[in-house]
Amino acid sequence: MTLTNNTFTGEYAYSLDSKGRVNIPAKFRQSLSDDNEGTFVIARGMDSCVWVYPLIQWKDIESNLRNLSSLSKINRTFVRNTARYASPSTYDKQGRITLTPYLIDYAGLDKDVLIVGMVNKIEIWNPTRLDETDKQNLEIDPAAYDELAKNIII
Amino acid sequence: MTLTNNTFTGEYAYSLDSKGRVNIPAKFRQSLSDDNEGTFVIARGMDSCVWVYPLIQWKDIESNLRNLSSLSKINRTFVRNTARYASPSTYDKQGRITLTPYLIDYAGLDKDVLIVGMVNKIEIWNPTRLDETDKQNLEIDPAAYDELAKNIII
DNA sequence: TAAGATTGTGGGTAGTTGTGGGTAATTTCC
DNA sequence: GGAAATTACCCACAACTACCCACAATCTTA
Repeated sequence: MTLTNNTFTGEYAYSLDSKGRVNIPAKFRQSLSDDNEGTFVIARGMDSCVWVYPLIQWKDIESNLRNLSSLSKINRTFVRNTARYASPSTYDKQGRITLTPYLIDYAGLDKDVLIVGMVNKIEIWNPTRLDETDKQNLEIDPAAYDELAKNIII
Repeated sequence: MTLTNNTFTGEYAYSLDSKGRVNIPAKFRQSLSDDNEGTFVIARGMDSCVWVYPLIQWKDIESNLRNLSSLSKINRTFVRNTARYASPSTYDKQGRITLTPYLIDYAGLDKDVLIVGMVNKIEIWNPTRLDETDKQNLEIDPAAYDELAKNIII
């Protein structure tokens, strides 16, 4: 059973091979709608991880970036920081995508990786780093949660 | 796998040879639609880099420039600075374009260059200068940056 | 429970891509 | 008009990437 199209939940312990390939969990691939043509876009996460978008999701981001005029410096910086590390990756017959050396280094990925469903995208973590990040985040300001509560019902 | 036509993402470390030629990454060439006839327009970037546009994208800019009245001084300056250093360049059988001596000098390009996808155009950098520019950009107002991100990343 | 199908992991190979240099054609300058 | 310099086109090699196949572990189904 899968949820809605292009929706990802759950976490999976997979491995990164010597060629920089990681398997996309079968459930995630099944959730990917056909118009993505089996393609994800990998990008630099805002935490110390790799973000993986379904292609059509990324195209949305892309068209927003396209509308930012390069006359403004902040726009140039933003587009550069976003586009620079993004690259499309179609999974192979075995269901794997290839990560770029930069992103493997940025996320500190080793052999064991943790793949996390983030609803509209996927995150790839070094398990140790995710633990550390989790611990730091326990100290989130309760007021911030109250603010969040206004926007979401759980 | 490539993204939408005439869309460029990712970064590539390539080299500039003694004849002033740089390779356009294969992925970028594949993304270039046929009506560009294998031609880019190189121009002076607003940062310390070379901008490379697909021909049809440049034609768009050109027609925008055409609509700027020369009555206004800033318009004259802008049009002059933009048009002055722009020149078309068709890639050869090996996928390389030739840069003009002025632009090589302006961007401080040496043997090692970094090619960056900027969605609707391409940037060619001296890696050292890009690092420096990155550091300077950290001083950009974080609030303004977040505001931008809020409207785009999903 | 057993057989079949699916899924995750590793490695080999052929085709593609990046880089250097050579030669012919074109342009520039005296 | 001819020589020198520049530009455009072509070829060759090395490195890399994408594709393919194989196997083992897991899950599904009868």
